[in-house]
Amino acid sequence: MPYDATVRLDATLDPRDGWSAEPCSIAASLAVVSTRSAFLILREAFYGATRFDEFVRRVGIGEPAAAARLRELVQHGLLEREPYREAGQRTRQRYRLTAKGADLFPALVALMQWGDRWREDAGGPVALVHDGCGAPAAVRLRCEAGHDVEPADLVLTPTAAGESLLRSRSEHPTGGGR
Amino acid sequence: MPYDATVRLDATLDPRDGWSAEPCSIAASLAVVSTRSAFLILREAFYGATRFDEFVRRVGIGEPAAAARLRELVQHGLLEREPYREAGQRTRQRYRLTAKGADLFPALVALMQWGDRWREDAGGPVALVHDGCGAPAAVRLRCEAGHDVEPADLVLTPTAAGESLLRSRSEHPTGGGR
DNA sequence: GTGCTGACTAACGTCATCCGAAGTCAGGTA
DNA sequence: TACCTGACTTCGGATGACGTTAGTCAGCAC
Repeated sequence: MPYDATVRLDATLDPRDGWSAEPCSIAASLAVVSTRSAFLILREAFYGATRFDEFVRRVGIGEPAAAARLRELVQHGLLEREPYREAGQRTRQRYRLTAKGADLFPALVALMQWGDRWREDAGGPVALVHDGCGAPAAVRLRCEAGHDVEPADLVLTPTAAGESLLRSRSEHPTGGGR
Repeated sequence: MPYDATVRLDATLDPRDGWSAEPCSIAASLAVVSTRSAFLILREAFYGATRFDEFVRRVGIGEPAAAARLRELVQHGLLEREPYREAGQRTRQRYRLTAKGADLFPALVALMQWGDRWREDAGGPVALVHDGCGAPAAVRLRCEAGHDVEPADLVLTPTAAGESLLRSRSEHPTGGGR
């Protein structure tokens, strides 16, 4: 007997065919980090990689792919290039996470956590532990009042920004897509 | 002035070039939902879509893409096909989230949340609200002892499963010194 | 039977992604 | 000056993700 894992829709959203999810923030995020290599480059950035050849070696991708992905991530403001120089070396560039890039960390952790839980082989090779207390860390879904919530406890409602977007869309139906 | 958004590495992981992140659970997860359309199909599943043409219409993708993605998601156990029949209609298939698929919800929410926060235009059209108390819901990074944590509060450590994986890798180092 | 509809599959072309190999470029070292 | 190295770029080619258009197939309504 399947349980309900879906979210409820607010009354104003209810005829689901009346609005398009095209300006959806999930899609917007995927426009920035659409590819596997972008995710893995961010993973290595969180693990402390900063230099071009570190990304190439540790992610296990080719230099052209790394260059393309790094350029995109810089353009989108997730990483920033910063000149640096080691003793006896010329000035080079390194890549560091911006606040915007760092803020994607929960998404990465959520993917890691899901992989740990559901992959068929042994489980994940590494885990994140809170340095202060030694307890494992994870992402949890909570409301701002502090309750742990499940999908079924949630309602999807339009935001102030969404009100106008959604209304203007429903006037000429058949949501477009890409 | 850049702050530190990186995670610390456990002593046994410290020469970062000594181990490969290849069996990484992030990469394992991306092997299952690598594409934009897979994410968006899951989004619609959480919004309550179950039928083939709902996914096609609401995600805004072509039928072949929808069929391919749905087949993969069923193969990987995130969705399951279930026959159903409406009055005066013949038996059809519908797609429902399994526990494994439902467990990806935090990752979707994390992406949505990041998009809401950082996208350049207005912000997200919709938000998730806790039905019980009316407060907005979000994913947060916490340890099991209940502390909210930031990347800089975390240490990456090998798991029991990882110990052997990582050790066997470090015996024949791949491109260590070059 | 014929038509209709929802759920697909097949064929085709395009664009993105990625690898490998090779080339470029800047600036420090010998 | 010639060489070396890290950080790229360029080129060729394979694979995969999609869109569009055009079918197929099952079964209810007529």
